[in-house]
Amino acid sequence: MTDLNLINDCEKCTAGWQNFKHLTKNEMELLNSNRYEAAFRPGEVMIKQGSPSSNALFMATGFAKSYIEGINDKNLIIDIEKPGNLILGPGAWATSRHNYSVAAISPVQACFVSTEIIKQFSRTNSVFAESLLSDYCKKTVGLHERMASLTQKRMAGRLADILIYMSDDVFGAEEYEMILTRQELGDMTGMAKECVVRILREFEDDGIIESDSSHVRILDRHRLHDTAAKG
Amino acid sequence: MTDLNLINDCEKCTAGWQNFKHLTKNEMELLNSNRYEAAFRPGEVMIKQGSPSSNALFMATGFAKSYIEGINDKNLIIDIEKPGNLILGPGAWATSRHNYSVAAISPVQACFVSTEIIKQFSRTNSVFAESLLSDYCKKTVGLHERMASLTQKRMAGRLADILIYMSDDVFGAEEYEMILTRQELGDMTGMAKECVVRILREFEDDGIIESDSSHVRILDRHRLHDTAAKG
DNA sequence: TATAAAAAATGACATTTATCAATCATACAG
DNA sequence: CTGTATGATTGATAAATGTCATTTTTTATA
Repeated sequence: MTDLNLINDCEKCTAGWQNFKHLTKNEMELLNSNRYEAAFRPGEVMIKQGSPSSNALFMATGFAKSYIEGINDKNLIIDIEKPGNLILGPGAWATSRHNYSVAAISPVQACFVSTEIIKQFSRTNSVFAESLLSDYCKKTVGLHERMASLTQKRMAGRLADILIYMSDDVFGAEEYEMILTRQELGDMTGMAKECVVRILREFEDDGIIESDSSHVRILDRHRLHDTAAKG
Repeated sequence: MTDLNLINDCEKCTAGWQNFKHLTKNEMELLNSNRYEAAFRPGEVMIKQGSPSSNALFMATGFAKSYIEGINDKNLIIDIEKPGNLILGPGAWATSRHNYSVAAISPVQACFVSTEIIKQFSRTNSVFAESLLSDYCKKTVGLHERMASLTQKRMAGRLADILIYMSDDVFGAEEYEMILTRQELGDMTGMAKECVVRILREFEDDGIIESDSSHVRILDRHRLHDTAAKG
């Protein structure tokens, strides 16, 4: 982990996180003067599950995975973090511990921001507080959907869900770099990596996607949605 | 659904929901004069997934299940609601729709409370707002754990988790009425009802629990925890 | 470029879980 | 008390998924 100072001003870089727009000029300055930049290489752990949630992490560039470290060295990836995201899990408001880990997938530039400052903002700025709550709630609604997907769909449906998620929410494109390994796709869908390989192959054989190991292109979005919906 | 007016004052009955204690006298009065009581019989739907989240529901007596209506008529039970709970899902702050349904398990008395009033409180009373956020976050931390359980454990581990949950969080006792049917236990653990039967039988054969169809008693909490931990 | 390491892919097989069909138990209405 | 409906239980079987061993491909590094 190298310490570089490449980002000069929150104003410019934080455009991505909607909630910062509710901060006053003073609050914004406080934020800007209390952040600490860091660069992470792929694979590096940025936040460790169980550690005190004294800092939030703002994603400036790159991609990271948020994952719960479960039993038997199994992980469950709950989110892909992209530029503009503020990473401050619910643990901060519940147990003062991070309840999941975050690791860089690609080279990442990020800023540490004191959790206490965020909490201050939410106490003194009720518009910020409401949109923060709204943010958490949107995530929870998404979590509920993921949970239903994971418990009620078979492998093909679950994997289709994730391919669509990557296309719609992470990259906003029909064609994208598959930044996750097969193992990681398995960690997102609750399946073994071998099964991921097999089902991706099936999708390709059926002409639903085009894919080599590091690249995905959705050819037949309609049938992919169908597969996801049918389970 | 019968309309009775059996509860006279929030002050007494709402003891259960911690957050109401952060309200001022005025706010409490506003709440008390804007609630509408209702009684539900077992099986009745109290809140319907997808409907506008214009009202929250406060549980006075009885038990209910919160569940996501998924695909192929499958449900995923996400919570057991008990007296003292305020039921206002994250949908209220995300899409203004209830994102899950709630149905009575036993006879239930409950009060409808306008969502708008709750939102008002959280705008004007920052202590209330913070504890509300904290509540949602605690639930989310729990959700993450459930998700890991559901994806990484085999049936015995998942069912053990639920038996422990019922004992610790719902009834606070080693021995309790099994208010859920085998089907519903399946809906909580992502397994078929027949499998629930089989595994309960195994637990009983192993001397971990004692159980008839409507009653559970934990005999060997240690081994039950073991089963839950091992997956 | 050569080499090592990591990830992907494949096939055979074992295990887990769901489904189906039937029977049994229980509670409730008449 | 008796029939009926619902839930619980059981056993047989099928389907889904995981594991293991091995090979191939890709990526990273010297």
